[in-house]
Amino acid sequence: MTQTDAPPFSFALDAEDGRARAGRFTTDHGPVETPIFMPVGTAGSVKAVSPRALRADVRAQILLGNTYHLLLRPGREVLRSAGGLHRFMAWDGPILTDSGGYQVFSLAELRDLSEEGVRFQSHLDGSHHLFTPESVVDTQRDIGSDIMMVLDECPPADVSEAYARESNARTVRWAERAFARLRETEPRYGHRQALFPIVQGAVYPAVRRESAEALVALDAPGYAIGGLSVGEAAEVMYAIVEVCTERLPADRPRYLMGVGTPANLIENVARGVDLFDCVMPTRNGRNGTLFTTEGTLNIKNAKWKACWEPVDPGLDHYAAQTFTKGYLRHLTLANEPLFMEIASMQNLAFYLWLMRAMRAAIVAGRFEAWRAEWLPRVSRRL
RNA sequence: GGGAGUGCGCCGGAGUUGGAGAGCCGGGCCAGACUGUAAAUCUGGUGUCUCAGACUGAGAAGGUUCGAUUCCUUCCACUCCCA
Repeated sequence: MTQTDAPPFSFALDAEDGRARAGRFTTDHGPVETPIFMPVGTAGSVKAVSPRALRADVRAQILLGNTYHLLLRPGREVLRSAGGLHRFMAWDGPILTDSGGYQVFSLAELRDLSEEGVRFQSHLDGSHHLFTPESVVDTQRDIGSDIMMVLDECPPADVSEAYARESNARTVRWAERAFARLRETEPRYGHRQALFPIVQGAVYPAVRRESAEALVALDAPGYAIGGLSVGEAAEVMYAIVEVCTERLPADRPRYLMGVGTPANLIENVARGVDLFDCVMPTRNGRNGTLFTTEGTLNIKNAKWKACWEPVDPGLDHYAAQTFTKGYLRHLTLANEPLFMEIASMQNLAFYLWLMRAMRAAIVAGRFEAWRAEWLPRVSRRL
């Protein structure tokens, strides 16, 4: 029987190269080698990709789910009845769940923010729900994610410094309440659950520093950086990430939420980030954008009409080697569901390959050389 | 062979029963967007040109009229009915 009151995991660094780190941590659902990318499986599935393909083809190590979406559907009762999200979705690897903080931002018209929490109207049926730091921990106990996230507010890029400070102060108070709730409650399914707080502060270094310093006092097993890639310039994001990673403890994983493009991943690993998630490989893939080891392309473009080269010869998985660009262009124009599966698999496999390649370069002590070679390559528009 | 009907955009449909169509709705096609997923979605373009503007355009050619996609004549194509 697992000791559910033991620390959920410890993070160990295998190598550092400049600010880039190669590390590992082990959850009760298995190990995660960092830096890593987490495919997004918002509502209990990575859209169009089976768990088996996530393991074998994509080589995913950890997935992301979403508390807001899972709470609305299927709901806490069903999740408890299923024995938690892992069993529900037939994924026995680690899972991290976002708190719904992002939905506070993206569904702004449907919410009402206060100190207590966020009052939300469901985007599905208009029903009213109250999200508090405590209720979000409770829901994630029902979900059974290996890593839970605190409820936060993710403000847009263009907020004033005064608002960013006020908003972040509330997010910090919410984090303190979430950790108090964590200590008052038990995991349901016999495996341990970590809780990560989220650094906010928009594009203001001073607010980011205040945020990081306040959250370090919580002695959390890992820390997230939120509120980026919400419309600010990439250089601004990189500068803010640096401000955050400088102040977060070196012996804890750092998770940059919602990022990003292949270039964003490289640049942020270079700045000391260990975990990423983003809908880009899956959503953009379904919409026709393919990420490959040669660069990024829009498979719908007429120039691929009679191209009989494999999707990505440089990538070692079934779909990349088997299907041609001309065939995939046909599949997407014909609205064939198979396209979504192949495109999602290719993009995720590429993202995971990118992370493994960076890890290997860090371990080998040649990350800068690797970055100089690959950043231009993967940024190319084909 | 006789009769009736219909013809404009890449395709399908609608509309214009004499008063300014580069022009309605679908689809197709061509691009673009998408960063902790209200997204198999969304946006734009799709006659020509010396392209912030202009020109041409309702099967073809003529005619009537101040004015024609609309009315008339001939021709062409297609559809249906009769032989």
